[in-house]
Amino acid sequence: MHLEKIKPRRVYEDVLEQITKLMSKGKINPGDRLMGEREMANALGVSRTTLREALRTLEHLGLVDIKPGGGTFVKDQNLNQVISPLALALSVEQNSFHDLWEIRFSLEVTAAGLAAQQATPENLQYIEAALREMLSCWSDHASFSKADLRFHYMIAQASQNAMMSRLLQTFVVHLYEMSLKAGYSRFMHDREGVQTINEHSRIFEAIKNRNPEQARLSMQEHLQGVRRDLEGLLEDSTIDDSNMPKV
Amino acid sequence: MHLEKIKPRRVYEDVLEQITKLMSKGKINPGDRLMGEREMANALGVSRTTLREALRTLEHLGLVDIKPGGGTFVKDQNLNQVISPLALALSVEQNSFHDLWEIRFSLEVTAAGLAAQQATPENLQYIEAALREMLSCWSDHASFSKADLRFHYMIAQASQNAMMSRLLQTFVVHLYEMSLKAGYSRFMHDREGVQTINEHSRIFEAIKNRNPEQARLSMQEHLQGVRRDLEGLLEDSTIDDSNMPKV
DNA sequence: TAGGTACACTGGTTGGACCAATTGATTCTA
DNA sequence: TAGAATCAATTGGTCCAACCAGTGTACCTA
Repeated sequence: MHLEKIKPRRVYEDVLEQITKLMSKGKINPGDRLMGEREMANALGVSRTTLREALRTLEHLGLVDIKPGGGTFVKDQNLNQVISPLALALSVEQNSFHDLWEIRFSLEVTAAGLAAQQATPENLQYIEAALREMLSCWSDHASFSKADLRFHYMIAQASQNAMMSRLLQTFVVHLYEMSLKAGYSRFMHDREGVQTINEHSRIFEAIKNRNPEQARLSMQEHLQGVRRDLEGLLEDSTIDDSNMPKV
Repeated sequence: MHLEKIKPRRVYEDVLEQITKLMSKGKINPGDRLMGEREMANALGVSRTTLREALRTLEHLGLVDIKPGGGTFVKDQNLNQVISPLALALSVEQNSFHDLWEIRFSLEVTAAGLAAQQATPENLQYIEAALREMLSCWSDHASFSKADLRFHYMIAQASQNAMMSRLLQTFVVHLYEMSLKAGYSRFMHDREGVQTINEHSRIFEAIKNRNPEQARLSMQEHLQGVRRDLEGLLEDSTIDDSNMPKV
C-alpha cells in the first residue's frame, strides 16, 4: 500500500494564498503598493515574520517588488526581467546537458516558427540589430557571444509568447554557462566566425520573409550544428552528463 | 540614458548562495540532513529568521524538504515529486491559455518522439496501463480524465528526460485545471469517448513500434484535435485569454 | 519661493521566547 | 530479556519587541 505523506499546513501558505488570489482576481494590480508589513500582518492576524515569509516567496516568483524603505509593489509584468524561478533550480540540480538541450531545441524551433508568423517590425529590427552586432565584433569573443545570445533571445521575444520567451531565456543562458565551464570559448571561433553568421542570417531571412517552415528548419539546422560542436567537448569535459536522475 | 536599478544586497541571499553552492558541488547530497536552524544560523553568523528565509526559498525550489520536529533534508531528486517552482507562478500570472498550449504542444510532441526512441519496457507497460484504464472507465468523467492525464505523463516519463517530464507535467496539469474552470468537463465526452481513445492508441502503437516520426505525428494530431475542441469553449469562457503581458 | 532639515515610516535584521511535533534514550512492564 | 510506555531533548513554526538604515514628506528656514 502506498500512502501520501501529509504535509502540515503552514500559516504563511494561507497568507500566500490570500494575496495570490487577490492578484489573480485583479483586486491588486501591477504598480499597486501593498500595505506596510506591520499593518498587513495585523490585518491578517499573523506575525510580521510569517507575513514576510509569504512576501519573500512572492518576490521569488517575480510577482512583487520589495523596496527597502519604500514599500512592496506589485510587479509590472511588462518588465521583461527574466528571473525565472527555474534559474536557480537549474544551477543546483544535476541535469544533464543533453536533457536541457533537447528542451531548448524543442522550444526554440517552435519559437522561430512563431516568430516568422507574428514578429512585429520592431521585433525584426531588434533581431537584425543583434545580427549586425555579431558581424561587427566577431573578433571579440565576449561581445560576439553577447550578441549571439541576444539574437536568440530576440527571436524568442518575437514569438509573442511571454512564457515561452522566459523559459527559453533561462535555458539558453544556463546552457551557455555550462558550455563556458567546459571550455567552449576557446574553440568557438573555428565555427562561430564562419558558419554561425550564415546560419543566423538564414534564420533571420526566413522570419523576415514570413516563412515559418523555413524558419523552423533553419533554426533546427543551426542548433544541430552547434550541438555537434559541443558534443566533442562534452566527452572529456567537467560537465556531468551521467549523473542524471533517471525516471 | 538608461540606468539599471541597483538592488541592495540582502543577507539571506548570501546564505542562499552558500548553501546552493554546497549542493551543486556535491558537498551536500540528496538525503542528507542539514544542521538544525539554530546551529546553522550561528555557524553562518546570521539570525535564525534570516536563515529561515533562505531555507524557505530552497523549499520552494523543491531542493529541500523541511519536516517540523524532524529537520531539514536535501530532497532526493529521484523522487519525481513534480512540484515545479513554475506551478505557483503559473497559477498567479495572467498567461493566456494559447501561450501555455503552444509550449505544451512543442514539448509533448518532442517527448513523444523521444519516448519512441528510448522508452523502456516498463515505460511501455505504464503507458498501456493508463490506456487500458481509460477504456475501462470511460463512462466516469473523473476517472477517465485522471487516466488521460496519467497517459500523457507516462509518455513524458518515457522520454527519459527528467526536466522535460517535470515541465510537461506542470503545464499539462495547469492547462487541465484551466479547462475545467471553463466548463470543459461537460462537453468532453462528445469527443473524448470516441475519438481520443483512437488517437491515444495510435500514439501508443507508434511508441511501441519504435517509430519516432509517427509518434510525433500522432501526438501532434491528437493535441490539435483537443485544442480545436477547447477553442470553441474559450471564446466565451472565464479563461482570460487577452490580458497577457506583451513582450 | 527654493533649499535644507527633521521626522515618521518602510523594509531588513536581530535575539529571545514559546508551542507542537518528532525522536531517541530511558524506564517500566510482562 | 524483549517489548511497551514514558520522558526529555531537539526540531521546526510562530510570535514579539526592538533597532538599523534607507526613503519620502512635510515643515521650517534663509
